[in-house]
Amino acid sequence: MNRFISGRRKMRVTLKDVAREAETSVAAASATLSGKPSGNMRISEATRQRVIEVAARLGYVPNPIARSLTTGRTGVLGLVFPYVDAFVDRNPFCSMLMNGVFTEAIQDSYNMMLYTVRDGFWAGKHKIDPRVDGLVLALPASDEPLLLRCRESSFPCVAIVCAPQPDPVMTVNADDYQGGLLATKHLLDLGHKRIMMLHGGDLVSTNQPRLDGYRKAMQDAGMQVTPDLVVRAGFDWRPGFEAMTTVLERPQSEWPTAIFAVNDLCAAGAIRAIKAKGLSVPEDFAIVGFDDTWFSTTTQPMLTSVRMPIKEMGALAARMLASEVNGKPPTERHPVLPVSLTIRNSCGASTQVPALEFPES
Amino acid sequence: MNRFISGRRKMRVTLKDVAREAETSVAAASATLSGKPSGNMRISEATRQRVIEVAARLGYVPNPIARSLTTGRTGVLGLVFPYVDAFVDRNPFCSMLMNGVFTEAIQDSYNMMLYTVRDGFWAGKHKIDPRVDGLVLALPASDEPLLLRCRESSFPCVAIVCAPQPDPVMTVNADDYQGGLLATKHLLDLGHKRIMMLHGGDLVSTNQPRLDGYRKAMQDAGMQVTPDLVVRAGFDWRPGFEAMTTVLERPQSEWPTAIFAVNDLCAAGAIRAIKAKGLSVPEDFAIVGFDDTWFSTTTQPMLTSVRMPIKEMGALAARMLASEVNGKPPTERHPVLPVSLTIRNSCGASTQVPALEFPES
DNA sequence: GTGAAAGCGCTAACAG
DNA sequence: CTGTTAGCGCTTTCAC
Repeated sequence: MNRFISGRRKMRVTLKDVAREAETSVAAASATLSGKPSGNMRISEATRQRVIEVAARLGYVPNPIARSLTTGRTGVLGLVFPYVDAFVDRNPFCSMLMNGVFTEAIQDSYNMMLYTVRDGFWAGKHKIDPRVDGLVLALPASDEPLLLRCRESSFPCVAIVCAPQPDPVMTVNADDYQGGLLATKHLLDLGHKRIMMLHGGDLVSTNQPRLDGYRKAMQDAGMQVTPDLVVRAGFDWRPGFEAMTTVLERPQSEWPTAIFAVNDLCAAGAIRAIKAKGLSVPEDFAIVGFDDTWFSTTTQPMLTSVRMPIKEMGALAARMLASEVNGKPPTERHPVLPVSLTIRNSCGASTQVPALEFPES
Repeated sequence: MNRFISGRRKMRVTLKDVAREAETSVAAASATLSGKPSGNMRISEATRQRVIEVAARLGYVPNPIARSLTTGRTGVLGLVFPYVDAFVDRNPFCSMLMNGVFTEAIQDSYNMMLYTVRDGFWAGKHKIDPRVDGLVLALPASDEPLLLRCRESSFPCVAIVCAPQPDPVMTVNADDYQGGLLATKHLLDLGHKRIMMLHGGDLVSTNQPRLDGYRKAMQDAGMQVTPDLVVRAGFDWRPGFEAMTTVLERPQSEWPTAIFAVNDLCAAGAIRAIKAKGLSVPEDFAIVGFDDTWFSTTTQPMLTSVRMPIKEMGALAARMLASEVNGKPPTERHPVLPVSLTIRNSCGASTQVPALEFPES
């Protein structure tokens, strides 16, 4: 009997079993079953059939661990996620990104290992895990040790929503600059002059281009961006709330009339602050967010927001990584995906959105 | 030079390198570094130090693949998720569950492999992957082939939000029955008599106990549950919308005055249908949902909902699995976690919720 | 055409 | 107390 217990795991049928049963060599069995007649090795149709039949009969499943040890490939891609609790639970951004990465990875027959990172357990602590062939890094900062480590050792990886990286690191980004431009222009077009930006701080790569886009639009319109118009908030709800609360403590004459928030959660926080003061959106303040996930439809009023193709970005990243790992490096190694503006009710512009909307993703 | 290219991956420092450099045997090096003086093997403090020093100097990192091959253990847990696109993106249930599982797994120094399953690629296609030591199965149905396969081969696994399973499969559930009871009683207490349940269909395990709880509460209150009060909807937004729309096409005299929806998404759909008819909640219909994630706070009005400790359930599942895998089988193999009722504005009951609420998870 | 043999990097027996 | 040896299951030269 060739099934026995080792440790606490039932041993499965091995290639040796198949070879013995099919009265041939392990090598031949391997060659047939892995489909690649390696080297100058050809298998006669007779043994081929026998091996295949026996393998099926015995229920042989190759052991990916053993295979990895010899081939140096695992067929697994890693996804590194730095985001924590509340942020993940509430921001569809994360699940949409994951969704994209996974959908594509499955298509390319890759499995996914997920590395999340939380308080006190940052990516810096992560070593490159040889159990994955490559990594998708959704790290917001471009100086993460893990990212640097990948670069140094030329480990296949693609950084997503992260500042441009030197080769061989690939990147996938949305056109944040254009997004900032679009958002601000929209507010400008509606006649606003004092437009404030609630930004996310310089630890997150996507912040700067959005801010640059904002500045450019303002400048093009001949508006001056005084320091009081650029207020530090963050990419989550609470910092948006707190920053806006602070702004509303200024004399009313110094208030902006419109706000461009660095993302939707931040915008939602700002809206809460505004409501808490007994004021309202869009009557007292117009506000534009960024991301345009279905979250944007849950606020009151629903958010006008810059749309990023999040799921597509995840899928693209996975596809690029799979190509790289398979030795077909993608030609476009730093794609920047286009953004657009979804107009809802938070700016007072006439809406394009049907009254009854089921966000599909 | 012991670093060279094999295939396309830079070979890392191996144990052999360390042993040679430290002038000792591979076995000794292994024993020191893995911390377990295996068998009757003890290492002299001298070589111990030397090995450790050399390992550090060479930047030795053990290869988990090789280790797995010999030990039969991988240090990886798998999470199987059947849910698809829109549902995942919009329902915090999924990310909260993941969050719980991951947080706990990390604490126990396990890595996580994620298997998602989507249209045309069901769990039935999954083989048990020997690269994981155990599986958390978030499969809603109890007859999933993968689940059966685990049971047959005694592969360590815990099914979450799934009907009770025969040993050795472990399960983690919320008290759905009690939830149905609580929700319905709340509506009863508010004076409702015609209470309808929008249920999710019998393909999902949690549906039945919720329905049973509903029936029991009605029965205890002396209300008759006529067939027209039990309407098939689903666990997503659209089926809730469609089912409610159908109900509203009945003569008004046959309308319910209150609704218990099988989950929050379903409830939200129902609310949309009600609004689409020009009616409102809670004035025309009281409605209770199930899950009580922060999603419940995004509807208008905010949902009264049965709270499940979702994240805790995920964490518990991971912890139980880790124990099992480590040879310390948990004594409680089928925990049922308590639920409670969070009262908001969808039933017209006086609310307990602060006006300005930042859901933390 | 085919099979024997040498590893991949590590651990766990077993002698010394 | 230590080192030698034998695999884990698979792929891949390389002789036959």
